[in-house]
Amino acid sequence: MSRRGLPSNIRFYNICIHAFGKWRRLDMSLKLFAAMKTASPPLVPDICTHNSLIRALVVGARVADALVVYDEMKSFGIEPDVFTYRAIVDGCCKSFRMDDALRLFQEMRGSYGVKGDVVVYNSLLDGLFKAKKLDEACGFFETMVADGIQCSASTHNTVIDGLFKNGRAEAACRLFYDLRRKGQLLDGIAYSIMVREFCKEGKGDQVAEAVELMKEMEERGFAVDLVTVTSLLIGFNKSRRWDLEEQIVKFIRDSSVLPDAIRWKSNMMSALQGPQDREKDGTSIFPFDGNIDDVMSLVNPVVCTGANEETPKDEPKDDWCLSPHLDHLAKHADHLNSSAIFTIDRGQRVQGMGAKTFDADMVNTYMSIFLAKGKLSVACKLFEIFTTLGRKGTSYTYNSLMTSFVKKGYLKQVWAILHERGGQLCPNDIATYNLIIQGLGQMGKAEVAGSIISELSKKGVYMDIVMYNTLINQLGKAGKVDEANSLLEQIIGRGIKPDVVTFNTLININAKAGRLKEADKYLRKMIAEGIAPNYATETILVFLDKEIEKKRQQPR
DNA sequence: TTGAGAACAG
Repeated sequence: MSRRGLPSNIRFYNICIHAFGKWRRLDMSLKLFAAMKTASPPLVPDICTHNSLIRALVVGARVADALVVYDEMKSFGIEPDVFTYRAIVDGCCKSFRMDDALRLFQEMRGSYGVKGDVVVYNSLLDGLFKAKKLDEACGFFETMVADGIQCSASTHNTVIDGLFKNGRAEAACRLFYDLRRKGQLLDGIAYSIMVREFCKEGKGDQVAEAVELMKEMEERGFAVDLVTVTSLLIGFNKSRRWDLEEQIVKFIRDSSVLPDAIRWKSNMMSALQGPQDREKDGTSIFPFDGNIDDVMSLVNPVVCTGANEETPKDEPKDDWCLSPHLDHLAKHADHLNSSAIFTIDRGQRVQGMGAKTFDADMVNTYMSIFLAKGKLSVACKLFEIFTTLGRKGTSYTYNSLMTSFVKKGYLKQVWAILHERGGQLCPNDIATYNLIIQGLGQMGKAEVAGSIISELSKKGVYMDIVMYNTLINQLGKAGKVDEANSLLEQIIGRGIKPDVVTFNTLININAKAGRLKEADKYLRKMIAEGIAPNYATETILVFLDKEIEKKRQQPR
């Protein structure tokens, strides 16, 4: 085939680079970038090209590279615009680089005089809340208003969620009910957040309240979607309020949730298909009428068979090299995809397929999918929820799942990771990865988990607090309490705020190791940080008290 | 640009 059919204009390349970035094919985006050089006539990357590449790097969890490209782009005289900032600020926030994010934000307002839009502001706001910088987040919200930015529903959702997750439940509720009363800028996601909160503790009356909210959602025309239903199911499970089950089953049966559930299933299915089907992913949804093969040939050029009316081979190249760093990345494009173990985004959504019933068959499907992905605890939870929901006929039992699948499912993934064969199994979900780390711990391989994490951290892969908490716990259980303790500084050094679980874990492992002074130190530190204890803290403190008492009774 | 599902005790 020839490359003749391909449009050789910048817009075409930009759209392709953008699309491949979205599909997590950073390698393709970079190859297309490199191919612009050899196009005939050669194309000079513009602001859109750079924006698309920065976004692709961010999606591929290469935020550090994105920052370099951003700097280079400026130094070549291309002025960043609001899309640049949307991408790069979002990337920094999602990887806890809040200092970078704020610096870029100031740069945007200052030297480049770009008027940021509500998206950029929301991104920063969310980042601050997620980094547990409550005061700064509230301050930033004021800045936003002062800058004359019109709040959106997402802004409010971000604030409501952020307040809840930073221990300000009353404030969050006040905001929600206020907005509800005024009937403005409130969408289904706000309801979903409220439902989650009501279900979280598993207190019966609160869960009942959540059901009422769900009904109101429905009445107002907001979709009661799978996320909301999942929260509710978990609430039912915790509270044992299966009397409420009737209502939700009804909703599942005849509301808009069903298509969502199916979409979720097909999403998981396609995630399971494995890397060998990735090429196909590109073909089936490629948005052009043109032939995908033409694009592929552009990426992996083949010798033209037909007449050679256009031979750009001796064209003077490299005169326009606007980004040495991008060139460098493009040369190693193949390597890039496998090294990005997981990405910044959460699970990707895939379009739904035909209608099916929400029955035992589907339950089994869910189970096998989660088990195959190594999500054992999710599988167990779902199993519990669905069986209690009353659909008869799953032949699985809790215990046999535990024993038979953990080893098979888990070890396979652990093996793949250990051998750095990202291609074999590519968990691009951080929760999956956390489960692998957890599995390693159960196998008594805390050091392996530790070295994997430090390896990842060297590569600049972003890690969240859950992953650190898991590792701290494992090191503690393996008797490496000093190493565990030292992780706290590492966490803080990365701009991540330790949370209640971090401190619970630290107190617990130190107490268990007989280091009562250390345990006490962490308890004080937790209080000093203004972190509220939770139900687990209580149990741990009871243990700590007993240990202290023991020590007192047998002095020396 | 926002919401679940992963981590701490027993």
